[in-house]
Amino acid sequence: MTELEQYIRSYFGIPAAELAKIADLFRPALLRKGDYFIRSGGSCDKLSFIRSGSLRIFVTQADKEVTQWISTKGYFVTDLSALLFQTPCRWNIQALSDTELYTIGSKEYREIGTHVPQWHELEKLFIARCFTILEDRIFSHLSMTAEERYDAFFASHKELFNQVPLQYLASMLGMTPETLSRIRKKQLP
Amino acid sequence: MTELEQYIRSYFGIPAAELAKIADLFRPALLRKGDYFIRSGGSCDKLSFIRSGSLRIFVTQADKEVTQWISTKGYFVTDLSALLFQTPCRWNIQALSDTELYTIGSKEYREIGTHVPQWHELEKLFIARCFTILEDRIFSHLSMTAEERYDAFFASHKELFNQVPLQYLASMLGMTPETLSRIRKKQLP
DNA sequence: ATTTTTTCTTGACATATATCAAGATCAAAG
DNA sequence: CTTTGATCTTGATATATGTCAAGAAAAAAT
Repeated sequence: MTELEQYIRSYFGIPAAELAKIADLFRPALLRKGDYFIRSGGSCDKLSFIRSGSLRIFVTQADKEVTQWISTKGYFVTDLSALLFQTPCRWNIQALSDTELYTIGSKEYREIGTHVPQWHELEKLFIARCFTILEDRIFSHLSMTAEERYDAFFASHKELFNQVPLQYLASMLGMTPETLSRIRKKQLP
Repeated sequence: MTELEQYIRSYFGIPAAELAKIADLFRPALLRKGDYFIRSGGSCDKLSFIRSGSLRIFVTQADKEVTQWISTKGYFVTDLSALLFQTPCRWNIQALSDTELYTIGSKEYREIGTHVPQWHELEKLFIARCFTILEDRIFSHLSMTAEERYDAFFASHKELFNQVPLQYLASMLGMTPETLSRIRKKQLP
């Protein structure tokens, strides 16, 4: 079983027989550091799986950029609403480092449902799980201090902190780089 | 067409023929002010549509309560992850006023897919739309001040402000009741 | 290796928002 | 209507976090 098939199975719980059918629709692709996967306002006609590297999802606002999320190995990446509803992209997505992807175009993506009958249901469950993660994230902003958000995120994503510029992690945690730097200093032994 | 059917159609874009099948699975129910729809840690074996009234979704934490959302007329209400994955409820949901619901049990809910072939796909799209709303909400915490969050929310949910205690709205906007009160005072003509 | 650019840290200071406490309003219950 | 409890407002004060600026460190380019 390929790496991609294993990930798809782990996320969607698809029987082996149908796994291959889906995985075959994906094609390898490469993004160089700094390349854009999609641009805000443009269209999003693809869904990709990250084999290696990292992508930053962000919005440019007035003068400053706000990082919404950082995706790495093992994540799927797309602009969900743009892909499903064929609306303009709401985010920029840019490679923070050279990144290997497996990509499926929106046309083939729409055909998955015809190849694999349970697809829509499995995908529904997948999106619902992502929904739950966002609920938790909102909750973290309603009830935690900057330091608590950092602690919680660091506990589950330690690896990101020596892979990605801290300023972007600060932004996606809802604090300034200076505040993140002070929190980390305070926590040194 | 009943009120419920109209709402289902507007959310899911379901053809009239199948609308009735789905709507028939819902039963009227009533919650009195203060009654719990579900309790954190319990099970969630239902999905309801709010015909009138209002429900508060919240978590009790250490000493304080955090309001995650307030649902009113026209919303569906459930604990999505508890319903789909049969896990314990993550939230409390309590009636803020007498509330009329149309309710479907989890057993009948799971059968919708067999009655209506496109159901899972339509529900996927519905959940994806909710996902997008949560993305925006996270964004509001990453990039806006308390006052800006208030302005944005007030612009789209004015009616809530004379229906629901302000302390709960403050909590779901991520600020204290005092801060909300001061923001509102400042904005008086 | 050296230079240049980007990122990170640190301090001084500013500001938004929280906390605490008291009184004022409003709504529910008798 | 009157009373009781909940909710909202307001002021004084505390605190977390932001802003600005400069230098240090790290990474990228030459």
